[in-house]
Amino acid sequence: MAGRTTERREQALSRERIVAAAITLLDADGEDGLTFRALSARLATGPGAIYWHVANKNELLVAATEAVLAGATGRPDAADPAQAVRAVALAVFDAVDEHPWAGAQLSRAPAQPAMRRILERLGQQTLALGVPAADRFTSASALLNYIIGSSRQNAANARTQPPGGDRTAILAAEAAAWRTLDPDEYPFLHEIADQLPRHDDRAQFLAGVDLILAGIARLPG
Amino acid sequence: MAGRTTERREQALSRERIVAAAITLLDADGEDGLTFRALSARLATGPGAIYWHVANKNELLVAATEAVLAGATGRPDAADPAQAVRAVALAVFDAVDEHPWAGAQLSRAPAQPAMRRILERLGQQTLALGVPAADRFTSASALLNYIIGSSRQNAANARTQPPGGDRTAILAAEAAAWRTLDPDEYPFLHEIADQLPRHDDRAQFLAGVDLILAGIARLPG
DNA sequence: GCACGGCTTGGAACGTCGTTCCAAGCCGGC
DNA sequence: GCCGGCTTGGAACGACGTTCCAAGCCGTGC
Repeated sequence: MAGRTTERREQALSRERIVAAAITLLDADGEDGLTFRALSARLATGPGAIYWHVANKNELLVAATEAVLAGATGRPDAADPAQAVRAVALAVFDAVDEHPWAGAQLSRAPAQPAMRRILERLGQQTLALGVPAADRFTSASALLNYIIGSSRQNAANARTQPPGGDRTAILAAEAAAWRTLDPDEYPFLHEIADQLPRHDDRAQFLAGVDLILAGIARLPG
Repeated sequence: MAGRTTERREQALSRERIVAAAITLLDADGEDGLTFRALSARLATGPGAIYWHVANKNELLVAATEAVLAGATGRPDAADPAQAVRAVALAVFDAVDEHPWAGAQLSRAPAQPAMRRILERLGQQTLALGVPAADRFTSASALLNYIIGSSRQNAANARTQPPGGDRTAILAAEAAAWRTLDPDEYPFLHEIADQLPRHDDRAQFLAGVDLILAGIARLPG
């Protein structure tokens, strides 16, 4: 270990390369997997070099979230505005399902570009749906909050279970916990305990979108 | 500083006192305010003593969230089931608004007792609303996800601004940012930019609940 | 009245994190 | 060919969650 070898790396450090590496780490080991030390190791450099391109860890998270959700806000390209809303909703749901850390980040900091684009897409569809001007902001916000909230919650649930396919086992355990509760105090949980282990998260999410769409359709009268 | 003075404290350390102190710290300085060192100082003890009563920081957060949301899931005591749903929704919204860290915690870990109670209350009202059995789980879940997601998002927004009353200033800045976007790509954000600084978060949240309730009312046909 | 032993305390220490600092190396322009 | 700004990356700082353990307190059995 004599002299420092700072010869120009064959691929220079850049913001894009750093964000890409961060996404790899986040996908592999979750939110705790993103560390400036792990990032340094993967990029074969030191923490200081990374700080030259990125202000801090939060900026890195925002950039990674933005990159991951960029695809989810493409053109609506559906004739039916209700179908366009469903398409946006599912795109966000699937993106967050694949990158749970992005969902957490989305609901942590407000006014992110990705959020603006989603709200814009939803708002455009409320116009196409014939929602009165006075109700468009509220309708689009309700859709946005439901979509982000449900996607995040679903991702948080999925993160609880190890990568193995024992989703059913975990849900069965939760259903069993429900059945041990006092039936007089928790009649509803007892009623739906059977449905819990075999319900489809994605379909249920979409059904919720349809509930809001049905409520919106009722607006003008 | 001679001998150790471990004389029995006038009020013994206990799980309840620890959780209460944790809530104080969380309310004062946000999520980062809860530290085992700060907690030790406030309780005039050391970190080790706290670990005797509490397994780890996460358990402490769960207990604090549970304590703070206990009041939000009281008896529905409203004749109209729709009004009961609104009451539960507003109780959660207000509790999370007052304790933003609780909202973050709620959507982090699934299967918390508070979540079960809220889902139970909502489910009971779907029964009273005459929702068909096959749709109750989905309806209650949609309400739950919307309520938690919106409350959390609202709290995250509120946390951005300093305690001073410049909420309007921040929203005005965001509206200004919207107006700098390309009007062809973001027509909706331009349209609603005027409404942003003067809209009522709580009223808009409630309007979203009503949208879902309207959708639910349409279910049987 | 006194020793014993489990319950409780709280300070010290470990490893890791985000972040800052800075000496050193590289390279384009004079 | 040297100079000065752009980059690099290793060392160090302070704070965190957590673990460990010596010490003190107090109820129990004699």
